[in-house]
Amino acid sequence: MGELLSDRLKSLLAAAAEEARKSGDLSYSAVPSVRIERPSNRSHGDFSTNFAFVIAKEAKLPPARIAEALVRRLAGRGGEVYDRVEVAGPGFVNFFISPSALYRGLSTILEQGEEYARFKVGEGKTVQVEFVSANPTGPLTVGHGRQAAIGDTIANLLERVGYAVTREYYYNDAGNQMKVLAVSVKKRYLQLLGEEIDFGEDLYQGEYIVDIAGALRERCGDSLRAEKDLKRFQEIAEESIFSGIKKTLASMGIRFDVYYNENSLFESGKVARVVDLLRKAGCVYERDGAVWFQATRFGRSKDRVIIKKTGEATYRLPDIAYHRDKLDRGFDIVIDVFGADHHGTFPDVLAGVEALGCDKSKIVVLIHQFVTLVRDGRQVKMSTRKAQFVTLEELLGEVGRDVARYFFLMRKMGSHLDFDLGVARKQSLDNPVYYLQYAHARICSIQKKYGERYGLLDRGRLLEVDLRRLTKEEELEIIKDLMRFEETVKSAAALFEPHRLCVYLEELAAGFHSYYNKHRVMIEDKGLREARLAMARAVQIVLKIGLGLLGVSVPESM
RNA sequence: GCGCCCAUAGCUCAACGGAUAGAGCACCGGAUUUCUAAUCCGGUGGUUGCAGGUUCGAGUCCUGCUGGGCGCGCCA
Repeated sequence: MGELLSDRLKSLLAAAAEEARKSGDLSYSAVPSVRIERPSNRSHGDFSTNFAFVIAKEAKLPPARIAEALVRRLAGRGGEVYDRVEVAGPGFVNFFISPSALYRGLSTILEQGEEYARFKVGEGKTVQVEFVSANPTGPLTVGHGRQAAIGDTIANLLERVGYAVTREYYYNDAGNQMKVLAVSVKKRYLQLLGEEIDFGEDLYQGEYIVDIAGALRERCGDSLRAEKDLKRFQEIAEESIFSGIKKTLASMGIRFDVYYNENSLFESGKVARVVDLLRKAGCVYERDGAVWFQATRFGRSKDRVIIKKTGEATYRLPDIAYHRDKLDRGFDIVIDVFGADHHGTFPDVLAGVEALGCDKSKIVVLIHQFVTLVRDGRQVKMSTRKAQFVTLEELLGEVGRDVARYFFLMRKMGSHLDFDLGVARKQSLDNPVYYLQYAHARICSIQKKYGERYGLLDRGRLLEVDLRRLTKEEELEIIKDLMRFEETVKSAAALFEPHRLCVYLEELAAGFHSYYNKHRVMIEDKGLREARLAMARAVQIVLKIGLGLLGVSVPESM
């Protein structure tokens, strides 16, 4: 079980084509990649294929003729899937799914419940998804929020289709930025103790530094006034900031399996090993006292310094070592989720990985564009340097986890995201999150009332319901929408595009809301009543799975 | 100057290279003695930024332009 209708059609089509070839009606050598698609126009059926166009040239026949030959052979043998197949337009073959196939599909949802739309296409292959990876120098920003939602949801989707997923956070708590952090905290601390201290512009300006300094004074009084060792300040700041970051992530419902410290790459000798290997490969040279990596040999426009003349590594070197390590750990797929500001740097890292002879094709880099917060039609300015940025924590406090996650996910990541705080705060149809949750809550309400009035139908009883009573156009449309869920999950996972799920769920919910306003579940006719309850139950299941994948809660009442 | 991303209805956005480009918002007009009106129904709204090209077929692919975002450190 679990075969998608489109897959079933594909094999039926392939068989028909093969038969046509054997009988001499068609001639082609290799079966091209056969595609079964969803026509946008309802009158074009539930599925269609462009097969005829694809082989028209080689077969030396007009597409319409090929389509006819196929339809002749498809006509009699799709009884369990479609009840009509026809040639349309210049050579499309359109399939019309039969009600019995729809009832079977609906029944599958009821049978499998929340295990529906779980696949094994990943075959247990391992995937690592790295995201957020913000260094502990300040609170997470709204931009990190988008990345967090995207990374976590992609991980959810991949798990759903059968991959073993590791969520990983990579961070660097060493180096110059941490020194700047320590100095920033120290100076704020001394200021709080009443000292006249010049706070330079190159230091971290955020209010959170003052907060950390305040907590420090609270705890240690003025005992650190003469503390020379910046380490103390750094440790305290890092601890405070990192626990804040983790708290923010937790309130978004995100847990990482691994926090990977960049420093460990130096300590374990993995960085040194990479330098060795690059040297042996003849991909590095020295100039001006620094060590350069010949990125230009791998299609990059510039060579890059990997070891400064001070002897310190630039960030690229541990990044290369880190990616090599990911591959060494045996992941079949390594996914990096980055913000648009990183688009210029990862190709250097990939070039480095390639220079090491690793298979960089296993690495998938997903770049998401920036988030703009909009309030009252105006852009809310953000800046990590200045004190006025809106943190992810603040945003979550304002709109809540469900809305935040959904808004971050509802647009494809290549687009800039306008996060409209006005809409996000609304609890009405303007807000898609409430729209979806409301559909779920409504069904829960129906079930409750149903139970009170007629007695509950448990799962076993629900499976015995005669679904053939669902004959209304709107009912068949809802079932067809339900049938699209599995392929939506599959494609959202395969393409790493969570927004497809959002688009789908809104369509499903719209169909249900519309149905709800037109037809009633609780009616005299017992058979029809039960069938409608079963259908509502299926919608509820799919909404719950779908929203669950997005990390959005499904309230039973609102 | 070079590189990456983006441009679709007044606004925010959808649309595996497929057929007549779809939603929501906004605007106009309607629906509830009924399982949740946080809902629904109808209407208005388009030369898919511009110019070429590839293709049986282009919003989608290629080239050039225009406009916007982001990068181009021995910062991360």
